[in-house]
Amino acid sequence: MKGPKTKIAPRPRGRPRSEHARQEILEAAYKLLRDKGFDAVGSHEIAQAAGVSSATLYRWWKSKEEILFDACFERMKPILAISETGSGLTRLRRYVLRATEFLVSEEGAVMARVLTGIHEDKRLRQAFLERYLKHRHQIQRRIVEDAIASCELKSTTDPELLIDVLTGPLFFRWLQGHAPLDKGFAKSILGRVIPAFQPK
Amino acid sequence: MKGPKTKIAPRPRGRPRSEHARQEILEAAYKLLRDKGFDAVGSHEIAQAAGVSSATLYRWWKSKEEILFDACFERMKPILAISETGSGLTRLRRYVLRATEFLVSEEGAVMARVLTGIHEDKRLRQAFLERYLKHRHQIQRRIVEDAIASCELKSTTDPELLIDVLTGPLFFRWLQGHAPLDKGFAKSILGRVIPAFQPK
DNA sequence: ATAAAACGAAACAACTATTTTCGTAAGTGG
DNA sequence: CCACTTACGAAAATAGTTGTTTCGTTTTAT
Repeated sequence: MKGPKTKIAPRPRGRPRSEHARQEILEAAYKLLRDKGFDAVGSHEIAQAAGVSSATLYRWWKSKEEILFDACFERMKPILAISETGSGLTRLRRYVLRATEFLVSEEGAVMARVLTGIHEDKRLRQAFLERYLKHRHQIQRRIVEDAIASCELKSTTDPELLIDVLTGPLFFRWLQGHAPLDKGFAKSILGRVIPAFQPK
Repeated sequence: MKGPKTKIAPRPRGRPRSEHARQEILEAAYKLLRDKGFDAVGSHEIAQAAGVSSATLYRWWKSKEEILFDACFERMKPILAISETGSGLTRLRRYVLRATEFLVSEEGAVMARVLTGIHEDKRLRQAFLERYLKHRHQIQRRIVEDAIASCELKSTTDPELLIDVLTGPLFFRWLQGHAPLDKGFAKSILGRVIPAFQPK
């Protein structure tokens, strides 16, 4: 071995990347995303709002889409990192209520807009699946499996099915806007659907 | 009255609009929409594929989006005009299965892509609601209300809720692609959800 | 000090949607 | 057939994007 720093900080030679600029870019991108939507944000617009050159954008990101994408996840990190306690069924109910609140909130709306906005881009869709959906799905699945294990739900319950039946309608209403998306709706879903999966 | 034709054909003065061109434009737009997605279709591209001048496009449509929009509905007309017979509950089950087939089909995928593609445009979203969603919703509602009236479903059933719980998960899976969207999934939903709304 | 690497400013070419111009074609009313 | 009205195609013009590059400057490690 060459020294103590070899493993921790093989720092490159020249001027280090500006962390401040990175944060400004992601912050500006998020705000533009929130105000104008995924497709309506321009690259120069991001640069200007962040007080940064266009060249800096493309030195670190492959495309405008990836910037918006990263900006979204950067912002969601603290929001999505909430752990729940209680029985499986209690957590399941709370999860659905929280998901509703999230979808109605500013951040949730942004997230949903990103989901719809990236749909035509295969690479971004895959990345979204890896970076967000898989993790959420894992959490949801664990909750349902706990509820099954504690006999709060039938042993024949298909976790995928239950999750989709509970959360699909939420997103559906968000997207179509044909009917109100609120806590009352979430409770109605829970009240009707959960009993269908409970032991007799 | 002035004559028999007065009500039927107050034909305008000059050269009539080319119906042939209109059809070519909508056909070309639909095919490009199917192949490339809502955002990736160019206006010149549509004009060229239809063998038409760009000016002709904008003489009759306000924007590229409206062309794609009309193209979509022109194509869906024959597909969506299917009437069902049988009891309310039978029709409801059949409706969900058909909706699944539709979403998996080429035309349904195009329709869903349009729905996601127009989401940031308030005017198009409103038009989509008027021209498509309201009509479908009316059909769905009638089916559920028939089933309630014939006591196949509880009298306390909220039609909006039932419809969203049945169809929301379908669209959710289509969009996220996290799990297969097939007839088996549709049947699972029906098998779990419908009993929760049936009288004891 | 010197080299490495990031930075800002600005310009680049290529593309997009949309509008305009202009000459021609297809209809109607006389 | 003539005058008139309107649509059409071809093409250019307009206005606005986009990703990418150049160049001189600034920051940092050695």
